[in-house]
This record gives sequence, C-alpha cells and structure tokens, in this order.
Amino acid sequence: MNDTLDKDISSLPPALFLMGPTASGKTGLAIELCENLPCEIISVDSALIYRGMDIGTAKPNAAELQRAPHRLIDILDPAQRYSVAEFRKDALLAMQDITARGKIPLLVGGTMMYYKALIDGLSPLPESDQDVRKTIEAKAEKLGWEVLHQQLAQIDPTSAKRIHPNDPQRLIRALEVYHLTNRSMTDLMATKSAPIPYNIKQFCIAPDDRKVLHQRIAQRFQLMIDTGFQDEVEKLRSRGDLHLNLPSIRCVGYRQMWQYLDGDYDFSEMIPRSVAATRQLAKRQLTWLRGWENIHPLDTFSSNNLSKVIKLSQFQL
RNA sequence: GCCCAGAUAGCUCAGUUGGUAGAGCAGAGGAUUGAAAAUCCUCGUGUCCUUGGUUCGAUUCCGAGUCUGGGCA
Repeated sequence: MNDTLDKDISSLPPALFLMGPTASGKTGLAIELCENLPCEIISVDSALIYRGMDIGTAKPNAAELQRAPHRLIDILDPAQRYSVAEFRKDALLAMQDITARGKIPLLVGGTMMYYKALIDGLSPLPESDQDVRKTIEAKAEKLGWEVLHQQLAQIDPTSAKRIHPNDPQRLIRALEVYHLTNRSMTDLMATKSAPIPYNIKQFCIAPDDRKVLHQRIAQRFQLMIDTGFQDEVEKLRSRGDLHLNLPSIRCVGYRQMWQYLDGDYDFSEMIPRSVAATRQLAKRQLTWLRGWENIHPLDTFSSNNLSKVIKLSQFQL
C-alpha cells in the first residue's frame, strides 16, 4: 500500500464488517453495536435470505429485528436461487443507501465467499443457466465426470488443473461458462471488477476454544428442535415443490431433517448428523478466517467487544 | 444359575489360514469467482477386554475370568 492509496481509502465512506463462524454470537454483538453506533445492518448470509426458514437458520427473531433491522433477510422464496454476484450487487446498493443517509453500513454474517467477492470484486462471468447445467449433468451421467474433466482440459487447461475431477460443482461451472460465452473461465477471470469503495474495518468473533463452539452448536440445535424446527421443515415439505437439490433445502439442518422425514434414517440419528454438519460448517468458516487479512479478532466471551469495536472504528471525519 | 454370541480407532464394524490391523462415520488441516450453510482435496498406532497355556512368535488357536447382548430356567 502506498501513501496515495491510503489517502484514497481514508476519503472513502466507512463500513464495518462483523464475521465469524456459526453460533459465535455475531447477531447479539451486531444488535448491541447498532444501539451504540449510527449503523444499520446488512446480513451476509446465504441461508437467512429465505422466507419461512427461521428456526433452523437461527434468524434474528422479531424482537431483535425490531431493535436492529436487517437487510438482505427474507428476500427469496426457498424455491429460488441466489448467487454471490447478486449478493454483491444487493449489498453494494444497500451500503450506498445507508451511507447516503449518513449512517454506517454494518455487515454481519458468516458466508465468507460473499465477503470475499464484496471486498475483492468479481470477474465478468455469465450468470448460471439451469438448462445448460442440466445438459452438462446429463452428459456426465453418460460419459462420467472423468471424461468431462478431460474435455475441460482441452478448452481450459488452467481451470482443469485447478478443479479436481471429483468436484462436479466447479466442473459444471467451468464448462457452463465456456458453453455460454465460448471463452474459457481462465480467460474471463483475467479481468476483475473494482474492489469495494469503502473504508472498511473488519472484525471476527469466535470462542478461542473450538470445543466451546461445538458445545454451543449442540445446545443451539437442541433449542431449535424444542422450538419447532421439525414443524418448520414439514411446512416447507408440504408445499410439494421443494426438494433436496435446491440450495435452500441443502442448508445445514434442513437437509438432515428432510432426509429424516424421507425415512432415510430415524430421529435419533438426525440430531447428531445435523450437529456434525453444523460443526463442519463452522470449521470451513474458520478456515476462511484463519488467513483473512486486516481482521481484528474478538472473543465470544469477552465483555469489552463493544468498546473494542467502537474504539477501533473511530473513522476520521 | 445354565447355554449361545460378541468384546479391534472417539462411534459402528471388517479383518488377520498365527508374523502386532483397515473401512465408513466423527475429528483435524486445506481449497474456495453467479449453488458457498454448497462442493471438493489430504490426514488412520490402536494395551486388537484381562489373564494363563500352546508356539520361535498370539489380537488371531485353547482354557479361565470380566463385561455386554440374546435365549433357557
């Protein structure tokens, strides 16, 4: 970073980012911050976007939303799909709006790829196309993924090297991009949109002991069960149009409850599976966070998180 | 009390025709560009229940014991 760049950043409007693994206490701290700083919350969470998915996503409840409204919550029906590009667009618009009204955007959530795209920008790739994907999947069923991987190696050797043959999701995407544009993903990724036009302060909250996080996850899942999580999923099932291949129903807990209701395993099995899936989610979030640059760590049980954030976010006027 | 079957990784189990053992799940580390709460990669030493015996050598065969299931009383 050189001086001119620093000057540029300091002239940008401020924004606060609060990250952390699931069950680390992000929501509570964010609401407290809202009541002590002139900020408004934008959710950075790929599960909270869905309407009717409240208990299993640990969505802030009505009282909490009353205290601190969240944007980008309940914006989609569970039958719909979202994307990191849409998030980036939506989040930047919301930030602009908040800034224009003289407030500080406070971004809170655990979907780390969304933060990454927001901060670093994205390349001008085409949006996904379900029909193209179905075509590619059908082809894979006939020929096997190995063959598709070899085909990718022909058209885009760099991506083929990066993408493992067993990773159908990324394989489909790379082939889809070529199919839609006649250009390789590598080629298109050579350009990238501008980084975020904000002076951001980033915080990450988590218990310093992983075991404690695991305990909180188990307790929280039990609480979800006790407060009607099964009913919530049964309601979604009764619609008849939702299924396990949708991103919404693949969310942690929802997938396992769905499979239990399908009869894949019984209730006593569903609980540890859900809890394990949540732990694995937290682990992946922590992996993102471990190498994250310019981030201030907070501890879940520290009593001065609030003052620490306020102090560190004294943006110059 | 008697009979039968088990006892092996944190869990569920496989296996070793006697040369100290490996899967799934869990766990750990990593990747991450329009599905990301997704998707994928890497990582397996543990008194093979205890104790006698046979043997060059026993987790493996034999005896006894302990515990756990099931059956019979």
